[in-house]
Amino acid sequence: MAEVAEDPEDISESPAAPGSHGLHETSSGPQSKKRNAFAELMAPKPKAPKPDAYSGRSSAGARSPSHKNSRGKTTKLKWSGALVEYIDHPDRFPQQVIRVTDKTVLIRDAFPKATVHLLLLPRSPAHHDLHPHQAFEDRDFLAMMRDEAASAARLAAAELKRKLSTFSASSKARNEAMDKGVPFDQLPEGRDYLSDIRIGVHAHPSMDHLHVHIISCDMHSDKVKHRKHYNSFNTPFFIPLEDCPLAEDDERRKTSFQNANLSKGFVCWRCGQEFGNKFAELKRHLETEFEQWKKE
Amino acid sequence: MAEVAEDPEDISESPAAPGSHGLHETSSGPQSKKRNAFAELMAPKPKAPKPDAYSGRSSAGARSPSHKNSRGKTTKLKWSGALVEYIDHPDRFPQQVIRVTDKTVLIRDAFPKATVHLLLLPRSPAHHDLHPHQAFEDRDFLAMMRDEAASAARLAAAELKRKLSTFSASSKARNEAMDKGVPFDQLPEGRDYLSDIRIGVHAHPSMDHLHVHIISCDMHSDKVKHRKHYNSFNTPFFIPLEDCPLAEDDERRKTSFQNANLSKGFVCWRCGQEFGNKFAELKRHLETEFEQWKKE
DNA sequence: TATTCCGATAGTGAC
DNA sequence: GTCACTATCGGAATGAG
Repeated sequence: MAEVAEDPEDISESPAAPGSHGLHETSSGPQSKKRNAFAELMAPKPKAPKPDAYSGRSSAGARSPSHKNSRGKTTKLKWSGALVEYIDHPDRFPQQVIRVTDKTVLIRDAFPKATVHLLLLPRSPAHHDLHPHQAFEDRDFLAMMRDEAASAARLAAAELKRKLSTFSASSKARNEAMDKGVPFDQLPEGRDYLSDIRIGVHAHPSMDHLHVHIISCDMHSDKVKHRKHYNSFNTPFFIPLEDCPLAEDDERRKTSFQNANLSKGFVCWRCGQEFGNKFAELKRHLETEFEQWKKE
Repeated sequence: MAEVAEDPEDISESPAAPGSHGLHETSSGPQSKKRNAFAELMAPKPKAPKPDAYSGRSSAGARSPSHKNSRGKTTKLKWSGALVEYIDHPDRFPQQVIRVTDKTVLIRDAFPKATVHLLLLPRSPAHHDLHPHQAFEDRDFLAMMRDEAASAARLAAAELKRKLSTFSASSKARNEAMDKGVPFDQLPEGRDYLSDIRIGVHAHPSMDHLHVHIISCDMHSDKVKHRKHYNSFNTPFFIPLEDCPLAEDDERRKTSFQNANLSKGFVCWRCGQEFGNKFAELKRHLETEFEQWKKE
């Protein structure tokens, strides 16, 4: 089991104060002002007054991903292609982008399915349009992504700690011991947040561009609204990065296997309880599990 | 086409003031005070605070049809058997019961599917448990029911007139001519409300006891909430009393025909427009048709 | 082809 | 296996001092 001994970089979610963390490689400058150009595109739509049919335009709805081309015409973007915007223009999304390197961009998932949910995006055009099964056959690329993902997971664990430690019994024990001056090597372990972070890809990603999920295991999110939201992370449809590249004959390559998993009955990630097709019951159960899990 | 030349008995809906119309054969007396015993049973449940699981009892919910037997034990009644209460104890339901004779009880449908919606219930135990197809093979019984239904339809037409005449162009024309002293035989016709009243039974009734619907054609009611609510009155599933008794080989006797009609796409009763399975669109359309129809 | 509540499912639109 | 909205479809309960 890996441990989180150090206290890694903070990735607080507060609105990006200019230069607050200084992790961006690309410059921002005046673009900071129009940072919402795409960020808001994918954000949940604010509750708007019910649109009377044929009434005027809505006031504050989210926009679908579009941009003006060189002649000023508006062009539709495929929704499944949206991630490339983060790859090509990470500076435009200071609130979403956590870290940028030559090779990767690390962002927050716009619709997080758990308490912490990040996406690691490779920037290499030679790889980022490939299906993960194919891209990860490049062992150098895979090694790079594993390193970056491991780093991202430490960030995620730190974020998780920031969000949960006030509830955590084991964190509290360690902190109290520390306050009492207990020598470092005699401190209780404290909570291993990294062990609750999972790294992997979907067997059949819905977004065109290669992305690795770095996600806490709790599935506690109001963005978990459908069967596939849950099952894509809690069945073999979720492929740990460690399993990559998949063997040629791995059943997870088969569409039938993927569909079968996505349509399975629900099983609690923590206690294994089955909920059949009763999504609402699962959701209520996840609430209670979350309350317990927080306190570990 | 039948006409409504006279102004038949009023059947106003206001809470039954004792003796206000004097149509009841059976006495009321002290029972008027406990008249809600069954009336409220079938009434829509008032909005109650969302019941938190395992929270206390709800405050004012409707009750299901039950009664105490001789030993004071509560007995569940089948929901489909509820109409017999009106037949056996019409005096208990002064608000619902419009007219009582030796042979029939005329009531308001507890969940009216149109502006006017009455039910004619035969009291004869020899008939009221039979399927309509069988009961109406007794020609004397059928003749009696037709007479009673025709009378009920005149009441319904009068009720419809009471509700609509303030909107009706043809009623207005007739009234204005009358005010001007136009001779009776030269008055414009006025609106024929009776022609908008339909009399019939369902091909397969859901309630156990024989009942004939006397219903205005508009289907304008917030109690029309489901496909079958609409289609049971607007497909051959609805059998005009004139068609009774059905021939031995009439297709409307076949369950498959009945089911096929109940699951048909929606067709506007007035303009014939089709709405497929889009119930909500049908409902919106019915609103606009009602506005037009009122003004005829 | 009782009503009602709740919830699962299905189709659509997004510039 | 985008999200969010609307609407359709499906089961279960329906009592009670």
